[in-house]
Amino acid sequence: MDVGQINVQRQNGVALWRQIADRIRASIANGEYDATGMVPPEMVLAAQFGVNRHTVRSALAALAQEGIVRAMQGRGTLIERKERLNFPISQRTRFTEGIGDQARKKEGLLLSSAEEPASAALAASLRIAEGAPVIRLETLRKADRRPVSRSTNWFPAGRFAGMKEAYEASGSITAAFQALGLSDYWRFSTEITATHADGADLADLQLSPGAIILVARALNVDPDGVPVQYAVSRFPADMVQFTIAN
Amino acid sequence: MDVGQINVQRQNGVALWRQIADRIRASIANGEYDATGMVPPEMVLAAQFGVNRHTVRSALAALAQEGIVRAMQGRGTLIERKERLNFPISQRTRFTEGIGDQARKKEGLLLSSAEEPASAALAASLRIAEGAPVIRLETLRKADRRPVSRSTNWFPAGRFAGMKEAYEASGSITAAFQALGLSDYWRFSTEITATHADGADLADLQLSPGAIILVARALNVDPDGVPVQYAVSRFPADMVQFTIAN
DNA sequence: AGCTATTTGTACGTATGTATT
DNA sequence: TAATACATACGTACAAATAGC
Repeated sequence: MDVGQINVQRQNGVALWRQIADRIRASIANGEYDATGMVPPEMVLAAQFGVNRHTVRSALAALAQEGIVRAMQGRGTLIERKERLNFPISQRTRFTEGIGDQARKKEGLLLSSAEEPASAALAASLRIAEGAPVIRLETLRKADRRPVSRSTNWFPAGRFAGMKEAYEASGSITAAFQALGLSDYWRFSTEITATHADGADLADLQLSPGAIILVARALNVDPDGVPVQYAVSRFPADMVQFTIAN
Repeated sequence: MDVGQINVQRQNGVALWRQIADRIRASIANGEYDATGMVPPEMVLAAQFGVNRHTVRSALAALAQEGIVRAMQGRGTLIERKERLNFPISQRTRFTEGIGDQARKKEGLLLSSAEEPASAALAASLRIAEGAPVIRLETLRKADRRPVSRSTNWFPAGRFAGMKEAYEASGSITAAFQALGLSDYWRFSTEITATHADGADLADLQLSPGAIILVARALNVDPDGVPVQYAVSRFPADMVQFTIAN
């Protein structure tokens, strides 16, 4: 098969090896190398991208550092991890259930928490008074020990006073709500954007500079339609996708 | 307000000036400079990012090239564009209606078209036989003369033989469907990912290298649930956001 | 076992880009 | 604007490991 040239741009502030690493990572996630379970040989990739073999080696070294591939002398470069996690977005969106059996071990860690007055925008979303107290939880979610999202969650402080302790005990927002007497809730709206990872993302999600993150801003409401949670979640773009089924 | 140091990483495959340009672009999109309508002075930015003023100037030059800011000697650096277009995703998702009054002038251009055999994956989505003929339309959508999405659309060739001409005449998929006797259709599913723009995206969407695009893969069905269109649309991430309302 | 082709690993030299001073 | 230091990218050559014959 003649693959043809794959386009990368020179001298635009993003190193060739990083652009190539991003492309290979995406190809792996898209299952393009599933037939062999291997990345094509370095010389083949170099020809495809129109670069020197060393540049491809730099890209593969970065992917090896991420644990996505493992190079084996004389054999080739083995793919270690390939699947993208899929997050369904619906009225019943829940993080842990959403992952389902796509990962064996699911964790929710509390990075920090605070009580603070609601900003104007947050107050409007949660339908509370501006400046009213809210509880903010910074959480990190992992699937099979790899970080998959970093979230900032706000809850009305009056109604959900014990949120921090309830989340720490269970590692799950759903379980924490139940512990506080809210047995069910609904996803009211979701806003999706994409941006470059910032410093905190890089550290917490174990990404390399220039990485892309998907950002979901979500409002959850109780069965009466009263807002109970506003959350901003950040996902590594090459690890996840969102699906909306109608 | 003391902003403190903003973290950028050196020598990691992404040039400092590009990391800084990405941060400033994101700050503009997030409305952080709305109070003045200006980017902070170069010396302030240099201090915030912990870099030399020359490096900040490189970043601002890139943003000026994109048309996002305009530097004015002696005055400062003016922000030209800041608001994001919002695309609602629902059962009734339609591009032109979705934009609504967020833009005055909406255009749909046909870049190219072809008839080709359906790949295995496409055939499965459209529920037709693998290799059955499909019509592919490459389209570019603009709002107020700025390109906002580049789409690849596939239609079963048997049912929608005149799709190319119908789209060319109207610049709208919805109108083309109506001209071909399909008065209504529904969004069945949407898949959202994010990635770096490739060469074709850069050219068609008038982006600068390194830009992020949001990718939506959508399946539309007729009122009987029969697939009528599969589309892959690519949007500049700093120009648009998606919303899902439940 | 040897031989060869394939593939990754290592080394050196050169040119250019990036960032600071 | 110039000098400096380091990163990036290319070219070439050869070494080491693996697989197939």
